[in-house]
This record gives sequence, structure tokens and C-alpha cells, in this order.
Amino acid sequence: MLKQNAVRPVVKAIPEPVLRRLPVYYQYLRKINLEQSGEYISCARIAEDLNTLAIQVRKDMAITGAAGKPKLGYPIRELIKAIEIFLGWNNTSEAYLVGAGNLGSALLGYQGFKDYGLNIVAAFDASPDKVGEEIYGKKVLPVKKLPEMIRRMGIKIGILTAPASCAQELADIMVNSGVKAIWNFAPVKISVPEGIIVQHENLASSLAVLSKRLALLLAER
Amino acid sequence: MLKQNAVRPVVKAIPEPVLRRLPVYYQYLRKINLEQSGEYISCARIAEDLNTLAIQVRKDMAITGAAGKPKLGYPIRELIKAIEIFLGWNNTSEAYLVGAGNLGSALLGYQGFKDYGLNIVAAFDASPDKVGEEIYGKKVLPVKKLPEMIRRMGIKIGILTAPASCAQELADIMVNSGVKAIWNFAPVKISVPEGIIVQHENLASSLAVLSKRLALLLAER
DNA sequence: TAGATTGTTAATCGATTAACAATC
DNA sequence: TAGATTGTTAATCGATTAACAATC
Repeated sequence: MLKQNAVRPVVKAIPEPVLRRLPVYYQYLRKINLEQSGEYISCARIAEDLNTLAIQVRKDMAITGAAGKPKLGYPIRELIKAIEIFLGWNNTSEAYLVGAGNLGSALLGYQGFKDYGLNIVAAFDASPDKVGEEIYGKKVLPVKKLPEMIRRMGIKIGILTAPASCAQELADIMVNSGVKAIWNFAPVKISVPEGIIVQHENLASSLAVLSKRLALLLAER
Repeated sequence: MLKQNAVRPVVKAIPEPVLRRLPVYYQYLRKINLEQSGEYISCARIAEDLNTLAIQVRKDMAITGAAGKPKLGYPIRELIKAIEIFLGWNNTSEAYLVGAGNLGSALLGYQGFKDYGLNIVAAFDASPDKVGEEIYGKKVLPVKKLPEMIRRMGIKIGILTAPASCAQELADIMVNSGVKAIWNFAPVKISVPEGIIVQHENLASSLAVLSKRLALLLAER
């Protein structure tokens, strides 16, 4: 009997821990590739260098579709390519950044994004002082023009580096104009309609992990 | 018979997912507290606002030691206090920041850290152009003085915002001088001796989650 | 062929969720 | 007392790890 169930995911969701580890391999492999220590690398070697387990490396690589050769290991360049394609980093996505403050400027100046298929095309800000400026070669436009520009350029990714107090409002504007994914650096939870992606970057969460671990460490005798 | 096993953890390790969620509650509760919608709040309400499950909120709160009252809910201010104390955010920790570039400057200017018990006392940089400057009221000192200053001030936390190429070297210097925890924003894995904490902030990991989710979303029909 | 390394199937572990008891 | 909400114990789920088979 055929399965009648029409409502099934076309692609099964990838576990988030795997997605978070892939870039770590990617950065590592690119470095290794430049240093050229042979064409192949074993998962044991990767695991040792990255302080993890060989079996986890194998499992993660399997998810990208990359295949190794028994006795030889994994072909480094193919591994890099497989991760790139799997994450969609082989095609560049254009993004707008909203909020050209300190953090926003830092992101505008970050050269690494082009390796990850992300191109920040322009920035938007509410302050007349900033509008018209260029930050690392990216124009700062008035936030008033945001909806029109998102529509015109078909921008799908918004990077939100505005103050917490305006975050929700700006998110709404972006979503209403066609943005499908928001990378949120504002320290508030923002609400979006179903089907829109929010990736929340919370420094406080990371700091909490560090704080607690340090407290436990210092408390030990 | 008494347990002879001397090597057991004094405090059992807290699951990382819990640690990462606590600041989210914290930020939310502080906002709620200012808006003063009563003295108590139910976990159902928290869960709804934060888009999670009531049972998870209850479990997380239990870990901090905060107690609620059946029928009433949790006392908001006590909840805030409990999280603060649990994470050690009631006492301020002093930190040095190493690498006064774009990102470093953004962190120096971030006002939120004082709410999380973190005080960045000074910055260090290798560039003579930056040394002597003040960024958001924080002095930029020559990196040469880093070991001496860490020792003299008894600094335990280092924030690493230097380029990837110097990250390991700077981490070694910090650890050798007495730093116990490194918050690493450089896009490389750094190695530290056992017993030293590294909290690795990897934008690429977050971007990978966003990229893949967006790709799947856009691929659906 | 023998041996090293990948790939796959099974077991374990831990976090999340559910069910229900306790309590104000 | 009745009912709402917390707190706790049990069940489920998913990710990690282990064991072993496949393969170059």
C-alpha cells in the first residue's frame, strides 16, 4: 500500500547541533587545506584537533553527503565543498542590516561573511547623523526607505542590530516587506508570523554559560 | 557502608540548555517587572510570551531554587533575584578585552553587561595607533602590558576579540598570567589547558542554522 | 591478504515532555 | 471545599556514543 500521507516534510529537518558544528569543521578544514598536509584527512585527526570524537565527525560528515575512503580518510577539498553546498554557502545571499551602531558597524566590517555566502548590501538607520555615511563601503540609508528597498531588491535576510526598544517594530516592517529570515542581535525576543525564521543571537546566554562554569570552577576548593 | 568515592563533583553540572535559557527569562522578567502587571506571574504566561512550554519554565525555575505558590504563580522579583544569584550576576566580575577592533569596540560600548555582572575594565591592543585611546571611557593599553596587568589586578576573565591569526598566542598569554575563562570571539578554535574555560562565540554557527533553515523554507514549493 | 578507516546498526545517555500528585 | 497552579515522578524523544560490519 502506498503512503497516503501528503503532509510530510520534503527534507527532514537537520539537528541544530549538527548545523552548529559544520562551520567549525569548515573553518578548520580550510585552514588545514591551506597548510596542505596531504589530500586526505581521517576523522580521527579532525576529532583530535577539534577536541571531539571521531564517530561524531563521521556522523556529521555523512549528513552533508560527503564520503570518505576506507584506509585513506576524507578528501579535504571535497569535504569543504560538501559543507559549503549543504549549507547553501556556495550561493551568495544578500542581506540588509538595520541599526548602524557599534555592533552593526562591526558586522558591516566583518570580512568573514563572504566565505559564508552572506553579503550585507546596505545598512539602515533612523539617525540623520548616520544616514548618508558609508561604513566599510556600505551605504547607510534612512530606515524610512527600508520597506521599499526590501521589496525592490527582493531581500530575504535582515540583520537586526537596533536597540531593543525598536526591535519588534523593525522586525514587523521587515517581515511585512518580504524578509523571510531575521538574524536578531537585539536583546529581546521578537515575535514573527509562522513560517518566518528568527535566529536570535543572545550574548547574555553565552555569558551565562561562562559565568556559571567559572563560578563552579572557582568554588572548587 | 559509606561512599568512599572522593572524586565526585561538589555541585552537579547544570545542563547548558538551561543556562542558555535563564538569561532569556531574566530579560523578560525584568521587562515585565517594570511594566508591573501584578506581583506574581504564572509559568503558563511566561511560556506563552516566550513561545515555549510551561513545564519547561517550571523545570528551569526549579533549578535556580526559585519557588512558586500554587494558585498564585511565581513572585516576579524573587524569580529575577534567584536567576541573578544562580548565575553569579549579583557580584560583578572584572574582565579585560583583547583586540580593540570593530567588534571589540562594540563590546566595550555595550551597556547591557553591567546587568550581567560583567565589567570590562580596560582593553588591550597591539596597534600603536589605538594604544592610549579611550573607547567608551575604557583605556586601550599596549598588549605588552597584558600579563603584568592580569596578575596585578587578579583578572579572571578575558574577552578575545583579536584576529584569528593571533588568537591562540593571546589566549596562551592570558592563561599563563592567571585568566581562568576566555570568551572567544575569534573565528578559530583555541586550545587551553584542562581546567580553563573557553566560551566560543561563533557567528558562523548561528549563520549556518539560519542559512539552512532559510534554504529549506525557500525550497518548499 | 591484512589492516586501517569508513559507514551502519544498536545501545546509551540526557533533555524534553507528559501525567499526576501536592498545595495554597 | 473546589479549583488553579506548582512540584515531582515517569515516559518519550532525540542526540551522542559504542560496537561492529563493510571496504579499499
